[in-house]
Amino acid sequence: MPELPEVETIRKQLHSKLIGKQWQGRKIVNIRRRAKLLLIDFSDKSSLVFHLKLTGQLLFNGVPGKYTRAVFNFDDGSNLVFNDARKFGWSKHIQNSQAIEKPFGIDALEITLTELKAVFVKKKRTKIKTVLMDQKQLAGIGNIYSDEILFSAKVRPDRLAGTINSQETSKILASVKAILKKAIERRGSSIEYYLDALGQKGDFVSLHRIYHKKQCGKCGGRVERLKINGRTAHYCPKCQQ
DNA sequence: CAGATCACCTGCTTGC
DNA sequence: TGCAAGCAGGTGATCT
Repeated sequence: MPELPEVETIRKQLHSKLIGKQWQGRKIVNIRRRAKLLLIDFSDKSSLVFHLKLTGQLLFNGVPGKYTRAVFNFDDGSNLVFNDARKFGWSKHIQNSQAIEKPFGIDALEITLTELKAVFVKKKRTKIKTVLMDQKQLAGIGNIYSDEILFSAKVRPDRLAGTINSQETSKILASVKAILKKAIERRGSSIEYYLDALGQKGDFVSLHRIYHKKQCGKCGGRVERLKINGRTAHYCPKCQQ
């Protein structure tokens, strides 16, 4: 599930709830996101790190259930429940988060036009959807948002990055920022499992225009599917070139 | 080396 | 209805 907007939503909510609480004698001083990782930083410089993969949930004051993998209890009686139906997600407590944060590229919300152009040059022989989802190049975008971004920018997902011209690169960059920001405002996309840290579904699915759609959100034409890098890409052959 | 494919695990949907 | 196959928000290992 969670891509950048979902993890960012959880980060913001946990930031407002957890700062100052104690866990195993350590005080929580910050809640951060790096790519799709969520990091809880403690006063002793250690960090509790989560990756929610496809079906992970992090619930503040949640009630443990069938899919609960871990419960973190705080000094004041509150908790954080980690659920994950498919068990792909993980959490670990580490002494220094530097190494775990290192492999990722520039955050998709922060990347500049110059930096995005450089990524497309470096990965010119790779399909554009794969490049957008490559966490080492730019961090945070997954299958849902890459489809929505490329639809908004009117670019077919199977184009090679090297064929994307300057004007299209600018449109892709604008779409990255606009769609991710809008999705954060709507607290992410709840397809099946995703819930925010307060147990609420995200609203952004109602604004999806191509992902998991049968009809194009612009022209009403039939949405086509392709397998790209093992993932299902959705696109409109009329609106995307 | 880079890009494509498989494997991880479980549950829901689809089609015979 | 029953059951097998297909599909799912991610990513690291293994192939070609």
